[in-house]
Amino acid sequence: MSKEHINLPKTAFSMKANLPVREPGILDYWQKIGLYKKLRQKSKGKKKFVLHDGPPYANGNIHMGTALNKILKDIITKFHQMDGKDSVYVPGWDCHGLPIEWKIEEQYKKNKKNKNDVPIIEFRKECRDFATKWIGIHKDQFQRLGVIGDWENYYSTMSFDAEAQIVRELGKFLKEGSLYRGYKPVLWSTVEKTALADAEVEYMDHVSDTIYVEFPVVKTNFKEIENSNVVIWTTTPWTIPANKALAYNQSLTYLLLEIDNEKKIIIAKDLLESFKKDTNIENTKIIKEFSGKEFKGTFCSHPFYSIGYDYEIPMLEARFVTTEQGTGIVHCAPSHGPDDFNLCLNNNIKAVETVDDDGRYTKNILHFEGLHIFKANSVIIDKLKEHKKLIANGKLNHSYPHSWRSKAPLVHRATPQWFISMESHELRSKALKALDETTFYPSKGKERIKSMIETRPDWCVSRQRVWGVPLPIFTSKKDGKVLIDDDVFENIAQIYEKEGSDCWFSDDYQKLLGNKYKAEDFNKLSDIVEVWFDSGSTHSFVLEKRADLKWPASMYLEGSDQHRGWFHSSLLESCGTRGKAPFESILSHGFVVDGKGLKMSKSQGNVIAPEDILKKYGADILRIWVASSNYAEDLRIDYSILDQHAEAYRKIRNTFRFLLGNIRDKYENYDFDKIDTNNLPELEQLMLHKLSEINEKFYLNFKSYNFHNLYKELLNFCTVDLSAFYFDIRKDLLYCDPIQSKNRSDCILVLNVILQCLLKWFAPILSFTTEEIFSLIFNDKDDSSIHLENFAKIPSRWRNDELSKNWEKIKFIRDTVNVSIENMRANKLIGSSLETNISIKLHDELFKIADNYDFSEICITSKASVENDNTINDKIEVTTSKAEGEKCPVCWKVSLDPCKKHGKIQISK
RNA sequence: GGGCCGGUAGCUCAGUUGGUUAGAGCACACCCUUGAUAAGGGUGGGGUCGAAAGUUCGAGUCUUUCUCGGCCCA
Repeated sequence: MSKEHINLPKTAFSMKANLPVREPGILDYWQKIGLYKKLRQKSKGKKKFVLHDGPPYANGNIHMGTALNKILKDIITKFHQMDGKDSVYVPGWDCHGLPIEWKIEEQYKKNKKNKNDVPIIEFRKECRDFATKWIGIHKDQFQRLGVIGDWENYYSTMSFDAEAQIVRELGKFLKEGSLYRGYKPVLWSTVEKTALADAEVEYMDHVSDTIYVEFPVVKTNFKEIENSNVVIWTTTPWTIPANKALAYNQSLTYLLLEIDNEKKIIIAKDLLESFKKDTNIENTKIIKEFSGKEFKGTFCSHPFYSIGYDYEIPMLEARFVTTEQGTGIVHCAPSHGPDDFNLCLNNNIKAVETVDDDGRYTKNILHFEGLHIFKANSVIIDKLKEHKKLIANGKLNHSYPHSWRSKAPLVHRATPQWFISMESHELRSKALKALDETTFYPSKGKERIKSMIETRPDWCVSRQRVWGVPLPIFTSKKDGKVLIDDDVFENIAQIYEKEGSDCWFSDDYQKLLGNKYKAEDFNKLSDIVEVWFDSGSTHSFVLEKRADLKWPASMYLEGSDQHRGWFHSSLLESCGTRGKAPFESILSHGFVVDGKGLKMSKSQGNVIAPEDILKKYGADILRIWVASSNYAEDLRIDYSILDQHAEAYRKIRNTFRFLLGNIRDKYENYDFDKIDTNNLPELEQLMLHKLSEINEKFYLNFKSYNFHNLYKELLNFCTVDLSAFYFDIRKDLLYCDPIQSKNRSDCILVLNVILQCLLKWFAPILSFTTEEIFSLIFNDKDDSSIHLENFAKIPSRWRNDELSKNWEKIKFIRDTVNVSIENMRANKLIGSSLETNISIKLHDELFKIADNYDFSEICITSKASVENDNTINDKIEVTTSKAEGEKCPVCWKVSLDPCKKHGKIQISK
């Protein structure tokens, strides 16, 4: 049979996508035409949309979480760009901090090099090089995902500009007075005289002294425990002089005991047996059993009350108190334990410096000043005995933190740290107000961050490390006062801008002070700024400093963990220095979990790397996964989920293929406003109506960042409205009618329109595939890109609700016909629907609408009749019969008469 | 352990202020087509809405408890 009489689709757009191979070529193309620059040129002067990039840490390969984050950012950036804005995306990296220091130290370890032998500046250079290397790797990995941005002029927290601006920002806090010196316990090695990070700690067995100590109750609301003694147990007797509070748990049950017929003590009920065993006290009498709640408002006195420790010791409620060991009441020294510190802080008891760098008591410890804490236990125990406050003492072998380098036991020691006050300058209330003015997607994010801001303690911004921006603080040798002078901060900043912050570590720091002050009069602080302050300041050295951006950003977008991270630190930094948030909106997304909803971990073996997906499926499939998932919750991924999306991709790709095939890759750009819709067949009008309807939903979903609904609408349009309906019906017309016929031309027009709309709608998601199609139909323009286009403006007059309503009825009739045909097919009476004739009987209501339509066209049968009959039981009755006669070789309709359209066409020419 | 968030067909998601027999697409099964062909079409099966209790004439939707999972904190 010759196919020359019919117009079969023909296109260069292959069915097979082969994305892993094809996509890199498209990346090269974007590089070649300088797409990012073109975008900026094209949208110069347009309203700006700035999605400010939260900087990932420049270390290690990207994982699914990072890929999700970047793709989501890219999708949103592209949506706004195609919506007619100047949508700028500048990627950035977080570079300072411990993990990189750690990596360099690991390398030293391998090469048997000692960190202390390496000059700080040299060490910092290695850190800088390390971060630079990873930025390069990340850049390639992010671009491979299809992310368009200013990859040439990215920002980093270690750039000289950034380091300089961070100094200026700190200067603002210092000048204002909200940055103050306080004390906070850190893990400290008295041997190396340095603080250690968690990662530098080794846990090893250690024999500690243990003591049971009494604290006399001096004030209480609970009469029964007056004149009794609260008993604590501790493995660090040397911290007793630093005691400031006692902690109990209100959900525990406590006992008031009389021991040895002489004194009353209090311990937790569950610990009575172990207490008796440890102390060898046999003679115990339970006087009273009571709930921990009764302790509220109780105060004790210090065991060393009579030698100057004459302050009240409040009893505080704390959940960390358990009955695992001890007495169920915990001795709290805010200078010597993180739990103690936090509990006391929340109750307005501040930590002070009780032990110096060497491990000796400071002047704040009456009676014991100068004593080394590792020699203090026996002294303290003797003193407790002397004051009759010691019930028992012993030894305990337990796991204890040690320095990984010197193997020396570590202690928690309050060290001078620098804090930004939440209260002194109303930072907390400013931040809360700023949150009220911020739009959150999803909205639940607002409450999450608000409750954190409401309860957080002052912000500790100092770290005893070297890879970071040095805290620009000088203290007077004379009186210890902090030097606060704008000229000095600005001088330091300007030096950093030229040469970076390394110079802070040089011995000669006169240069930093400028001419106003003499270096010999000041001590230079050696702390660096914690990295959250770095990244919290990006708005100041990126958004404010760059002409192509704007402050505040239109949006910050990160994983939901960043409510405590970057969202949080940026908010505080900006509210502290500018009184406002650096963002207008915040979008937070959930975490990537496996197909069962469990978190990915190496040990579980359920990790999927972006690289694996790119190799197997390509970036567009990954982008579909992002777009189709509900980011407000955790996002599940596994290979079966990806397979499903790959399947959907094929459906979309074939929809495009059908469109392209029928226009023969010759796209014609119709002016939508000039299309005479009234002159089109109803089916074509209906499709234009559909486009306008989808367009409306599209914008609704886009404006609320509901991409999974938006994608679903588009996919359903492809499968339900196009593939199974419009295309299926119009195939006959497209293949068999003369090229010049009006109906066929009208259909081709609509196919062009659909192609344009679909291509643009899908472009932010299917960035590669839409570009592939775009380059195919615009092969004459050699530097164009779909990403330089705007969304099509759909004329409101395409909307035709009445027509749509009628066609809902017609589709209902079509469905009923299909059931009838299927019945014939199941009985093996027919195969194709074209082998049938149908006769449709309708009640008035349906008949009024259906009368004027050709149901052989709509239902793809050979003949169809419609008649009005109100006597039938249902409102519709369809009779299907086998079509008799000959099959037209062109349109395949079966009829006894010659084909109405094609008559008797000669089969061979 | 605490705070917050979540659990609707195998999968991705809809389900207005509580109101008929809980929806869509994909996947699956069967059939058709061979003029979108490693495509396309049709029909169909599938859910005790995480579990239990409660409020109500009525609960996927409101309350409580439990359970599983995630994030943050300890």
